[in-house]
Amino acid sequence: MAGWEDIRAEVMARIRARAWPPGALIPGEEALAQEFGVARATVNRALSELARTGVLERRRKAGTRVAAMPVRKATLDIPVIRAEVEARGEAYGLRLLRLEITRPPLSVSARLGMDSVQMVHLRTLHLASGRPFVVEDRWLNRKVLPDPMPDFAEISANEWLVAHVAFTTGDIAFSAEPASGAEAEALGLTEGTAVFVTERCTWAPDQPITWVRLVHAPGYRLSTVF
Amino acid sequence: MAGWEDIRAEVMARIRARAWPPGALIPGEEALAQEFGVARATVNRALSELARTGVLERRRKAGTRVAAMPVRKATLDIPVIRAEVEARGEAYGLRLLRLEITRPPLSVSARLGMDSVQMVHLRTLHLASGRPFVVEDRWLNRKVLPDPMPDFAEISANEWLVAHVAFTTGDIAFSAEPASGAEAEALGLTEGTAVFVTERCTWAPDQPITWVRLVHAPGYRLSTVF
DNA sequence: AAGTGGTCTAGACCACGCA
DNA sequence: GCGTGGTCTAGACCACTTC
Repeated sequence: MAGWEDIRAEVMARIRARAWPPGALIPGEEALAQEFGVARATVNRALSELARTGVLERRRKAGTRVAAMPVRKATLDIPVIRAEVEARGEAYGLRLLRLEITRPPLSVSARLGMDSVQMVHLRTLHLASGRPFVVEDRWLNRKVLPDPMPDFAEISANEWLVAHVAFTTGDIAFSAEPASGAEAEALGLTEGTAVFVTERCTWAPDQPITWVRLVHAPGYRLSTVF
Repeated sequence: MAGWEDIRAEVMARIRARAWPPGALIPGEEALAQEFGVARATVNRALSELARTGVLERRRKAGTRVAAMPVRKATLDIPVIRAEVEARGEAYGLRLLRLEITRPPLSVSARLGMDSVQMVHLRTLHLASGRPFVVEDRWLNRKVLPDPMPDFAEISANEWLVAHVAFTTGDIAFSAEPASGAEAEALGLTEGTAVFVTERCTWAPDQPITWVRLVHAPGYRLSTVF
């Protein structure tokens, strides 16, 4: 009884054994289906999964090749900060440091495509068991917020957004930087300490939603399997 | 003509419109297939994709729910360093700083499950247009290497491995750290500069392959979309 | 026990992208 | 043009999980 996971395993085994070396063209779906005694759809499922993880490269008409210079893919989870803290078994806390309505710096407005418009600016400190965990700098499109605004001292903007604006697209970037004066002060560090920074930009289909910069306390690691 | 992507779009639209609010149970596959006039397999494909990206949560018997506290997923590419440099339009260079056979520190041997065994230790500097790009510290299982060893002054260990050992599993972690003395020297920085660090551990099905730490020059950003 | 999603089949048509 | 992978169908059986 061969399922698609068995087919995938067998294909992987042949690649590892170099029966199908890097760059090689492997047999078509029809041929493999016959060889393994399964339907073509089952082979397709197995090969599609391997293509998604970067092991194979598939193109119509050209066929399926073993990736010569594989770009492996890993999946990252992007949780809400409260969930991340609670998953570590720590108590989550939130402190709103600043709330203002003003024009964002050019770096933010250009990135979101919102020129010369006032936005909501939040600075929030997230705590894990009372200790600083992340300091968040966020710019929000006022059009996505109700009037009056949610109480961001009670619920983080992140959490409010996923519950009320729901399901956006965006991009995310990670870097290492020296902590600025304000960031260091919020996290209780000395200025210039190496900190892990996450920057996210999100859009609804019709309008920009938010730009956010998260500065993590030292020791933070982002990890996953592949 | 409704394909699975159309179904996915329609489901997303209903979630955004809050016809199906966060946490809600949505109709079963059979019901949706009838409503949209497609086969159940088509609905299944659409809902499965949404579950893979964290928008829906599916369990047999329990049904399909809109994620209440969504953990969005992003896919990261893990390219070979040479490809990464060349993708930026820069010339790739490689300098082998050190090659020795010795026992790894406990942090590495424990991580790989290779107690008290000698491993190959490499320190390599990767260059982009002649400038330091990444300094790499790598421990290799000797059993995966041929005798004599490949010339790691000519081909990076990473590149040799993907071409000859091929398709492993592993884990990857990112962090921000102050550059150590040796790392700073290799990259031409002052000690303590904030650097972006990648640590990877990889295994073949039967044995450990390698542990590697990549210290990136300042300004490095890891980014993706979601 | 029963309902739900997960998978498989056999067949079909289609879209893409090489030649 | 034409071969390959991508998708769809209608039906079936199965696995998991809640009841």
